[in-house]
Amino acid sequence: MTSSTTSPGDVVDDLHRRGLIAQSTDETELRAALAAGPVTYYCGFDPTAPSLHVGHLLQFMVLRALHRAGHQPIVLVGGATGLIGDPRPTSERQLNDPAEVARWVDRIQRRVAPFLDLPAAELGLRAPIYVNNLDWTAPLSAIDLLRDIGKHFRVNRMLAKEAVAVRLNSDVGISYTEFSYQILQANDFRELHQRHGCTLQSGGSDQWGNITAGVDLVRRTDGAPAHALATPLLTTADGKKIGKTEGATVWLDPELTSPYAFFQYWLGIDDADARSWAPLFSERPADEIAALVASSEERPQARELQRALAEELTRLVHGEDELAQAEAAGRALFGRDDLAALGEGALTAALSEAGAVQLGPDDLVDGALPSVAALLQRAGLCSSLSDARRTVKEGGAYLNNERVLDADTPVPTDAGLAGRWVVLRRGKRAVAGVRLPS
RNA sequence: GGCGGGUUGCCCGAGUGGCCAAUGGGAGCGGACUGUAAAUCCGUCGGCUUAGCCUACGAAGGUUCGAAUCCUUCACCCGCCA
Repeated sequence: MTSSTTSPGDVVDDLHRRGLIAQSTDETELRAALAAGPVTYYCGFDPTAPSLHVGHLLQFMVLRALHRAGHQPIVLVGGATGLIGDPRPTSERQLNDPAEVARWVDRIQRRVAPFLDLPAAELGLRAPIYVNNLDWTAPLSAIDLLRDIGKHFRVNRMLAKEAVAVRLNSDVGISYTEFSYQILQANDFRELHQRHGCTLQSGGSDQWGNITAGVDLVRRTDGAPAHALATPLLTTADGKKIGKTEGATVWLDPELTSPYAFFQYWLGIDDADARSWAPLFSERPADEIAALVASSEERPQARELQRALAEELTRLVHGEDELAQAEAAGRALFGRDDLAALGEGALTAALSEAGAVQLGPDDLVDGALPSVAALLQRAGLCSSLSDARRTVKEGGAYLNNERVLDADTPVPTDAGLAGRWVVLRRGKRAVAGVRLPS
């Protein structure tokens, strides 16, 4: 761990330095509250998929920074709010099946705990509290909701929230369901205030309206001061969302995005993004980050900054062992070394990180191996046979690092490297292994 | 409840009976150039047993030799009026 604990009050300076604060409620009050002693704070995540993704990671950087400064974190997973749907600017959300949302809640909670628990145990910090807002939202009757909570909301203020206003001004409009979302999130804050004395909520800037709705509700109903922090909305230098690659999301769950792919994602981000994101995502001291940024400007081809981020974040999300394997796999597959020179152990380790498929005797047709196109599809590098044929036609398919010219010829039986592995590649970066039947 | 407008491929958006698997842009993917970066240029971009066939233009029917395009019904969205 390169990180160290900060004092309870200085954490705001540290967050500012790292660019993690886009907006906050009255900062003087917030600083005073944080300096006065441990503050209980929370951040919520809605289960809209089986896993959180790289974009959510930023919230954990904030959670960790405050935690390290001695404050008490609460991580909320929105089992209730996930059933309702936070209004997106573009369109109404499709409602997800409650049983599925419940499964996602479980899965997310299990994955995310280590991000905070490890330092807690090592550094003697407060153990994080994990909650699910379904616990208090499900029992709430319509009458209770409307009498006890609804009465504190003015519709004109609700309409003014940006998330709502954008939708009202678009031709998709907004359902009453999504319109009500802010009430539920506000109620979460109040509930956590009452249960745990929580007085600070952090989240993404896009959540600002919901967060301040909660701040207002806590102040109004409990007469207590409440604070809020929002992180900037991160986009890549060319304006895209963070954490998308090859058309797919980079998930935090290793079953959805392998540690190898996760590591490669960070290694491949462009220079401009690496420089602007480094302070946000790295917990290294400011001078170390500055040195890395400087080296990235002088010797961009060394990719030191990308590598530092890849290492730090893969360690955080997947742990030390997975990091070591992801790095080794990258070296093996992207190294200049001849593939044929690699031993079976190295190949097996590298390919199982990158993605590997085992062929059985049934895959042989009259004793011949399947075609290159079939294997590309089988290995998940191409979505269909048509896609695979197209890729070959475009010159983007490689078998054991040699460009394939004919999609439909069977893979030669002598193509197997050590351990009967065949290395398939699509384009420059997408690699997968196929193990031939013996 | 009435009237009007809308629903096209991942997204935006053309197309108002055959020349439409559907113009154009964006995203994605591949190639060249590089540094596993960006920018740029070129190619590609529903599926398949790949020069042929299948499935597609909100859903279901209908008219026609032939429909994304015309008709009917339904669903959903937007706006105006009540």
